[in-house]
Amino acid sequence: MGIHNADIAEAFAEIGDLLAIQGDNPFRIRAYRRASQIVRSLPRELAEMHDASEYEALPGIGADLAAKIAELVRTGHLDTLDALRRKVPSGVRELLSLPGMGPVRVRALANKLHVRSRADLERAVASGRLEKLRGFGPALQSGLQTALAVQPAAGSAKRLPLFVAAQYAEPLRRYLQSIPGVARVEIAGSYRRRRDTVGDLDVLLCAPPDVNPFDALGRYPDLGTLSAAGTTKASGVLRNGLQIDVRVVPPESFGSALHYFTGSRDHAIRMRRRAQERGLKLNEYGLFRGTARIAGETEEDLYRRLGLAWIAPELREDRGEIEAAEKGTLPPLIERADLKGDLHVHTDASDGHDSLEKMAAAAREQKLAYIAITDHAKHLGIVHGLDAARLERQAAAIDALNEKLRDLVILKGAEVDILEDGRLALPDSVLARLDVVVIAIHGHFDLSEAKQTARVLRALERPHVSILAHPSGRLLGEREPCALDLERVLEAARDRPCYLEVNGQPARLDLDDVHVKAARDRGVLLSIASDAHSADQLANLEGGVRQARRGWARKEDVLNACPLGELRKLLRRTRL
DNA sequence: GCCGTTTTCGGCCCGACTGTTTTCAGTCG
Repeated sequence: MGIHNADIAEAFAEIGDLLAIQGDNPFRIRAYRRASQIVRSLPRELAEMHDASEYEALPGIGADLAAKIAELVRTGHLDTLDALRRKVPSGVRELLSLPGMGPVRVRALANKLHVRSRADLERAVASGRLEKLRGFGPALQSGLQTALAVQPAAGSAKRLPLFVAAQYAEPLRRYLQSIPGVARVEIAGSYRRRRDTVGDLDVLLCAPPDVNPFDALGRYPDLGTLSAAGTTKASGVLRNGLQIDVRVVPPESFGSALHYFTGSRDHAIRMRRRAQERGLKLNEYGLFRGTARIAGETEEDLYRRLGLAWIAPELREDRGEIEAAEKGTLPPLIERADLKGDLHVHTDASDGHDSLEKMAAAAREQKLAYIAITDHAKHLGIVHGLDAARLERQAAAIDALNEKLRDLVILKGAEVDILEDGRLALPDSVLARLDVVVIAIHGHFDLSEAKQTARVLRALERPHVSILAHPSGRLLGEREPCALDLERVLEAARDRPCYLEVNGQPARLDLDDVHVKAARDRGVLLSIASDAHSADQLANLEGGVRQARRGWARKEDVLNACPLGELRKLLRRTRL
């Protein structure tokens, strides 16, 4: 209800675009765009902060923008934005998304040819009126014509889930690695930062100056088009539509290039500014004092020469990591080897593919000390869900298997549906006999935020709840997160207590990074889970760990990084 | 519009590539 951070972020982004089209001060424009990004990635809803002075404490938000946030929260709109919209016709802004179209050319179109929409532009191109305009040559015009015909009107740039991008990135990496003379290949960008989605592939090649790998790149079977290729930089599009940008750098620059192309953009900008403050210059070729390169071969050197500890790529989002690196307070991030168990695992008793025995064997191969079998509980809509009697039989089978196993303990659990009204799909008397009760939403994703939040909070009041699984219900590229006030859910989880899952299924990665950090900051422990439905899917734990790392999680923040004895204590604390 | 180890004005990251230029502006990442 009310205004969300995403609305505020969009308002600032729109102001930035409209100011750019008007030819306003570029630094003012940047301030709005930066504020938009900052607001978008905040875990707390600005509308719920009671003291508006808190706005000004945010980096990049000064007195003016704080007042604008307050105005948006109070009134739902913004005078500045309304005024700009009156000056710049709607439809002009979306011209910015066309290739080769920046603020200068968009302004020329609007002012000189009265183009105020994509349709106007199409007509202007067709009638040849663009030719009179300075800066609109034949190449640009034909590019526009293609884009207008092909590109869908809105929301064109589609990001791929990380695991889908990996299916294209890894073969490309192997191909490039095989080119003679290429010493090293790294996929940088958001792929290296392990963001949950990837917009393009930033590929870095290490090769001496006499090697030109772009001929070979042009012959890559999955390549669609190679749109630009200079001596050190090429870009193109794979057949599946994924944009790739390839850069070639010499070994002495590899670290600085890797740093720059790993990003994020904001992190890299902060680093360059930091260099500048010290009388140095940082670019993709190295860190320079005058013309002398003082670092560049490795990232570690670069950070050290700027007075910082090396920062893991997962943290490079300009969310406080540079300050932490300066103070020496970067968190020692959780690693896969820290996980002692997995508390969300299915078998063929419900919708999994493999038997209890096979899942246990796979868990031992993954070097886990314990797993919880959490098959779906029976209720309408869940196929093969377990009722009380079948849970009883599974418990007996687990007891028997535990007798035989020496290095793995199997805990008894269930994944229980949260019904539409917040009740659970199994009675408390049945849940009381389990070691681990995982609860989750599996339907009615489209309730209002008020109803969805009340539903989950009510479920958390039940006496035998250990873990809230995949809290947002999102499926990357398929289903948006449901409207849920995660702030209130986190507070309820902290006070209760119970734990929140970081689901490692590649299409879920739920909680997201921002809410992992919010949970961590509140002291709510995380359960990094595979949600495996087959033996090989226990490997999902790796993806969960990556996601947790992006949210600054240490092993102390993770429930299943505890040894079994400690885990049992923590699980008992959830019994009300 | 933000911000301060160049502190309340005067800066603000940096380079590659393209197209349209006759020396560089604009876009992009």
